[in-house]
Amino acid sequence: MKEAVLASLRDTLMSLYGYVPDGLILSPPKEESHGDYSTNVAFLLSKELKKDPKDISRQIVERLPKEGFFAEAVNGFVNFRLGEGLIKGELVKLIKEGRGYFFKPSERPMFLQLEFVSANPTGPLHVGHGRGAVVGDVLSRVFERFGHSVVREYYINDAGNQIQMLGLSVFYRYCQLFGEEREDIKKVFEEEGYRGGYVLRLAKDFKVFYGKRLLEMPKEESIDLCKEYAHRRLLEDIKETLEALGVSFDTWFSERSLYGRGLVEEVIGLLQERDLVYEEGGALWFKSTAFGDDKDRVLRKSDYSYTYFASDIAYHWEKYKRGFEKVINLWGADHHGYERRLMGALKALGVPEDWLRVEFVQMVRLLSGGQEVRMSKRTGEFVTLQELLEEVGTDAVRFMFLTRHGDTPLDFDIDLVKKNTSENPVFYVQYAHARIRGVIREVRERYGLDADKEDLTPYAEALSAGDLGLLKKCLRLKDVYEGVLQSLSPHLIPYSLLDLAKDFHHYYNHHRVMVDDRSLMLSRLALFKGVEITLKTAFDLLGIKAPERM
RNA sequence: GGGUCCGUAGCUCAGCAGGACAGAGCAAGGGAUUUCUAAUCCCUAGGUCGGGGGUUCGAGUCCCUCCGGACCCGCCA
Repeated sequence: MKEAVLASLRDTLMSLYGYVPDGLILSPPKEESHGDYSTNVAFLLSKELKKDPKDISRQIVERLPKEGFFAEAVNGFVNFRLGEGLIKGELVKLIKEGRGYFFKPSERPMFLQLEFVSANPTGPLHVGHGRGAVVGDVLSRVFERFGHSVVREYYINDAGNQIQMLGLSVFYRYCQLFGEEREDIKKVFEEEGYRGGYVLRLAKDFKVFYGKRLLEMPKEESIDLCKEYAHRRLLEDIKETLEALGVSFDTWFSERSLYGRGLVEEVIGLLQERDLVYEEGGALWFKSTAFGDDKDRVLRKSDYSYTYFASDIAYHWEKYKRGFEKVINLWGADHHGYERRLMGALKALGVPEDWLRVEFVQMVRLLSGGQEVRMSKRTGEFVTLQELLEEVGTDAVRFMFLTRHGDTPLDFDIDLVKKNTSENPVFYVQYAHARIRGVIREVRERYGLDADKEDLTPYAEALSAGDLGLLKKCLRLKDVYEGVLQSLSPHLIPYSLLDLAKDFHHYYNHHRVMVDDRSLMLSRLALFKGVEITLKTAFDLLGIKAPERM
């Protein structure tokens, strides 16, 4: 539809001026009375041609072959209005092709990876992780619809200090269960340990499995045992929560495996060859300042253990070697300072600059009763993602997480989402679908006509001009999905959906499907079918249910 | 001190790579119910787009600066 207009615009420009200027935009104008699409091309050309944009736009309009659409020159803009025939033809295509209507397979399908969530298995997922999970999941789905091949990966930080601290915390609690205050680890526990209730539960598991035996073993061994069990167990919990959220991963990549395969040493060796590494104060440093970082960063600590940074370089080097054409990382906003040094290291290794793209997901503030619910892993006082899911349901959580651009903080009002009223956008949107299904059920009962099986496409022709506004809202989703892919902004989907639902509810209140005029009824049924397909397609993408009734 | 994001209607926010008179939801006020589900719809009111400068034919959008807010800046991960 848009392509047809764009193509004939390009042809016209070629024949008039011999080229198509850069920055040509063909987009729906804000103001609907200006038509379906509008272009700025006359303004662009006026500079080069040194002519009044109004004259240029008139010249273009004169020359345009207006097949199926109308064009008009207003104030230097060229406005296009799609002909009724063209729009009705799109409804026919939409009904015939179903979901596929919205996604033109990419001419260059990519093999890409999305890495997201990747929360340390040192505690339950919190609400912010959930947001990253949903954004990553929906982005993956959009890429897949367009024919790309996506690997969803979760990076497990199972090496290093945090996991160690988890083991220590569990062991400390375990000892307490036997009435022993371990003075030797008390200080560390109080300063850096994990104190959530889940740590105590894990300790109780140990008491059941091992009895007193851990007390008699060397401390290091006991902590090791705790560490191994605890992080595996927590990872299982994380998987369960993600499943409840409707998010699944293709690969779970272990940080430890990088060491097992010698990749950390390999990558440091490569950086050494490039003379980007030096020793100071017993530690090994990477010259990240050479890549715009504000200070150099440690790769290997003076105790000879490697930093998270070192293994992360190895991790991304491993991804690169796995052959992904593009990698998108979704990170929590607290990592933004980290991007530059990682990018620097990758550049040093000869990885193309646009290979990795990092998108940030900002924090979620939970509100309940107008009060902020604080989240803190250390004190253990927080609402987990699991709890939120149980409280308000998967659909509400997924939808609300997508209503804002990922890189801006989100307020999540628990009370609002629990209300089953129009204030709650999830219900508003789903209700539109339920209403359509209700009509289809009723039509089947009253007229014995099954709109799910009947070919309704011949009746698209009978739609009135007034019906086309709603239809156009459906068709617009096609452009929206392309926009989502381009800007990696899934929040555009809920917005268009709310807009469509609004138009639908309006239509529903002003037009009846079951009327005496049979061809009118069938044409409206065709329109509803189109809206249903559009909603269902979007719901699938967002991972929310398309209810038959509510 | 440095970085990321944000400042648009009373509140929560859209505004896609600059474009035509600044949009939506909620809240407020008024109205619609012999209906295919009122969990809906219609109408009204409400904004010097944080301030200032610049680039441009044109700036909420880009650049600079100032003010205000959130988060971050470890030989943690």
